[in-house]
Amino acid sequence: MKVLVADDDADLRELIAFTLTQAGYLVLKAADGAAALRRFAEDSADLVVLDINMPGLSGFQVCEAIRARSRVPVMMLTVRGEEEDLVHALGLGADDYLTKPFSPRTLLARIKALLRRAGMEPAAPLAAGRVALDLAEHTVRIAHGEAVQLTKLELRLLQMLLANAGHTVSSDRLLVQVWGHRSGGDRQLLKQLVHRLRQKIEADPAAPVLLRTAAAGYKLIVD
Amino acid sequence: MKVLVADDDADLRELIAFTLTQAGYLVLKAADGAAALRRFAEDSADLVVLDINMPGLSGFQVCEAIRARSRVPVMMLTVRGEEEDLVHALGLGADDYLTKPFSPRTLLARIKALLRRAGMEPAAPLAAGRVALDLAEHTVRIAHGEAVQLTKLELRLLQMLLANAGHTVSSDRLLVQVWGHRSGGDRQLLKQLVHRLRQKIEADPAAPVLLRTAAAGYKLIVD
DNA sequence: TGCGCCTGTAACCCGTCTGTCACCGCTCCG
DNA sequence: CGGAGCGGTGACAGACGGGTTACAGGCGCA
Repeated sequence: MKVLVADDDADLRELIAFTLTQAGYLVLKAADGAAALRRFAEDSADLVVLDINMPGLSGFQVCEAIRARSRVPVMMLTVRGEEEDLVHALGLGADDYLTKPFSPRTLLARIKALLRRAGMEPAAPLAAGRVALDLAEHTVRIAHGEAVQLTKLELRLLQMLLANAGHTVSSDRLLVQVWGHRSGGDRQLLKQLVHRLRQKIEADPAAPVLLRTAAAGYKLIVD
Repeated sequence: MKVLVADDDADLRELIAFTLTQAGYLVLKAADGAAALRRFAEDSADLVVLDINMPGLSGFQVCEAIRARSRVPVMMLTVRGEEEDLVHALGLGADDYLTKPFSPRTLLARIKALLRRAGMEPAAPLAAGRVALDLAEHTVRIAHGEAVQLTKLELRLLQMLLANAGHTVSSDRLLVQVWGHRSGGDRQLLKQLVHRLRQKIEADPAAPVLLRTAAAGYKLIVD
């Protein structure tokens, strides 16, 4: 779970990074807006924390640029008393905000809430019904069977489906979550990945039971 | 495993000391900052717990003084609502913090996590299965075989893997722990170091049995 | 100063993973 | 009927990452 933290205040940036690292997130840091965009283009991220006041590109501009390419959750940081900023930020597509000063505890709670809404909270169960994921080992175990080795993308896809076990996840959302692609276009990638994953986890890949095709997406059946 | 506890609140100090003693740690106590520094100079310690609010020398000053001489893990104690202090504390090199009030259980968990990160958690002994490390001599002994001389980096890598024996440790984490690198970066270093270590500890370095490649990292097999 | 060893860097091999294409079968609908 | 659209399948080439060899700079030490 990667979180990009952009803030020009080094102390605050390190505090946020520390808090998130402790909580088990992988943290990418950026000291200004331009660096944040570069970092996001290179590595993407599952969530972005943006200070509004940054030299060069402001948090607003960064948020706008990111939104043009991705639906990744964005949390803005603002100083108290400038609530007009929030209207602006939320209008640009930010998902949540915090007013400084805030406690690490609060930050963490809000970030978890955001990720949960996006369906990728790590605390989301790594097992449901007969399917149990092991993120560290990159394996999945079906109904006490043998552990099956998964690739990076297969793991990510299965994690997303598992986080929404029993419910259909749209192809668009899967594309965004697994590849970070903007919506539309690359259905073929998803088709292939589903196919490969089925080869590994389905008893009869031609008649899928676990990973079912649903209207406009896929869903994981866990009973 | 020695822990230095510095807090001017006698009740809290004794509670912490009691908790740690029960858990098997040797506890050194100090009632103020100056005493903490004296104690640390005399006896050193494997971990330091510092209250921020202390008469005379504050926790900040003690932390700074200790950091000037040692990389020992430092945990700061602060009261809720004054989290800005943490920015300062972490900036001075503290490794973790707790906001009062906290439960003994939490304290213990965090202290163990700190020691594990530093690679000296007693629950992660210097020997597991067939692998026994000697930190003082910079050697490792495999299954009662000959002691093998290790370099500084090899020792550090093996120590980290041993502390997580049987479980995959991600490349990112190893890079941070062995080199102190920040995020991502140089896989080549790790590749090389693993290769060199295998030459020393594996019967057949081309077919590693102990130091196995796992998804996104490495793991030590100890049976 | 010259000689080791340790560490970092580059270049190459090779197996796996991933993106892409071509084609199949099915359904929907004019 | 026939074509368009969609999902599933097989094949394949390039990208990627780990393993390996080779070599150069750094550092301690005689």
